[in-house]
Amino acid sequence: MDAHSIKVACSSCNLRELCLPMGLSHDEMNKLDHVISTRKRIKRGTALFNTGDRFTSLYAVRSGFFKTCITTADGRDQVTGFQMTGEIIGLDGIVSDQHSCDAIALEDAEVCVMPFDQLETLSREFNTLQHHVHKIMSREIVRDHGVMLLLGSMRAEERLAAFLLNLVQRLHARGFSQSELILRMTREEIGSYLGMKLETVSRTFSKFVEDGVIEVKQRYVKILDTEALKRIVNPQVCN
Amino acid sequence: MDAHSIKVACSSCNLRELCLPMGLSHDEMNKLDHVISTRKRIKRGTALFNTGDRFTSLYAVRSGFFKTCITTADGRDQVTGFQMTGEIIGLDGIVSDQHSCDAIALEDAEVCVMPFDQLETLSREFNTLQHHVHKIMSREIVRDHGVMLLLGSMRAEERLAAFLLNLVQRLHARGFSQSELILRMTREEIGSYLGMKLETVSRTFSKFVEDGVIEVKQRYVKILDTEALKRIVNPQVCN
DNA sequence: CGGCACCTTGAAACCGATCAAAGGGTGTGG
DNA sequence: CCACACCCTTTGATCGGTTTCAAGGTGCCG
Repeated sequence: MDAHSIKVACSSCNLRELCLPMGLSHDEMNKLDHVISTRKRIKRGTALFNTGDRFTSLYAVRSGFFKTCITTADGRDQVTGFQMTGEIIGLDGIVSDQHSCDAIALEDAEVCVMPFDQLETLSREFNTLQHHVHKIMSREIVRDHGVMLLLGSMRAEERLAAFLLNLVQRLHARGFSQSELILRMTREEIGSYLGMKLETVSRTFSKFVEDGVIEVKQRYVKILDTEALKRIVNPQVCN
Repeated sequence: MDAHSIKVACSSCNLRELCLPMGLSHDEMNKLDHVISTRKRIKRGTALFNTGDRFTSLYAVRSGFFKTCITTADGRDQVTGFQMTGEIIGLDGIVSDQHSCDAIALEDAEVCVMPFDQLETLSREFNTLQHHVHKIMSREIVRDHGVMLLLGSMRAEERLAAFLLNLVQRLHARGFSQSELILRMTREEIGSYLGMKLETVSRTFSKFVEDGVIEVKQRYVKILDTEALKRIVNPQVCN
């Protein structure tokens, strides 16, 4: 049991510089360890939670890769985000005590379960933690605004370029390559996130390959010319 | 001075059922009164804050109407939201201690200034307030996801119909008509929010008028057939 | 009353969607 | 271990909705 509790401790987690405990003191982190007492495994293709599920906890991605998506009555759906290691899932549930999206694992995954009432209690004790929770929520809001910009005013090539740059930047922060990545999602899921059809996603990939900007082999993508991608996102930087 | 502090008190504000103090006890509201010690007037067309401004406070709209928008290096911009009475502006600033969007008054407005560090301090004292702040942030996230759905997978008519229904619903919650409204923003601003050009917004309004769904005279809009608008948003509800 | 900002409407161009078909990969069961 | 099935992806051709370009109209404010 003691061994087990060490196993799930933030204080001994190699993600602590990326994840919720970022910036907490030793003391604070030990307290946090008691809040985050359980982990949960989610098999590829299954849900961490579904729309309408009662909200109880936030989840920190320990390993694996998720998408969150909302589905309308008439069957359309929209991927609202992709979450990787160290990122927090479930903030949507706070407002109405139930989740307003589905969180689906795109590969076998493990999350740390953080009962939200306990997190609130501890937040009242430590202003560092409190402020950190606020920052995480604010970060999500700012990210969403960026996606709105992308969906509202970018063309297909710009969207995909922005998407790739964002992915690779987040992966790089986790110690992976700046230029190579494996996509964990299908063309259709990318399309849903970016507001385009899977055929358009595929065509745009092909276009980038023709232009020598990237290399693609199925889910593997290699960025050959980062600057070119940046220029695609921001066409007239020099005006 | 005492008279003045009463004037800006949440406890005597007629918006307290809509705004931040919603659900707080008398005692808690009195404490909150000390946090929200100032109001600020913003003239039509001017900014409450701009991108890059240092973040210090959240703002509750006391009167008037705002838009928030982000602008890219190459001059494109995206309206990320419209805020009316009782709604909170400034959550974007928490994550990086500076604002990541502009907040512009679309008519002469007044806001209550809530220094965020004081709000955090008080939040640590009252879990009702703490949870309420979390809900406000979560609500913004859920709203943003809805906009992503709209931008990512709806056609022009659906977007505008959803927009009108949303506006009128929020106005109704504030005691205004369920069927009539005055738009505080231009066609271009509507278009920016909905990811379409101002001409398309105008054409879509005209289409709705032709179909007898609404009546439009400049900024004045009267909804003649709410059900029809709902059907436009959700085309095949009966399948 | 004149200027200006905003709005409407038309015609043509274009981008991405749709429809269609065929070509890989991968995983499971024989 | 191989084969088949299924899913994912690519590519082509056509279609359609939105944008773009353009011109004219309306209302408001100084």
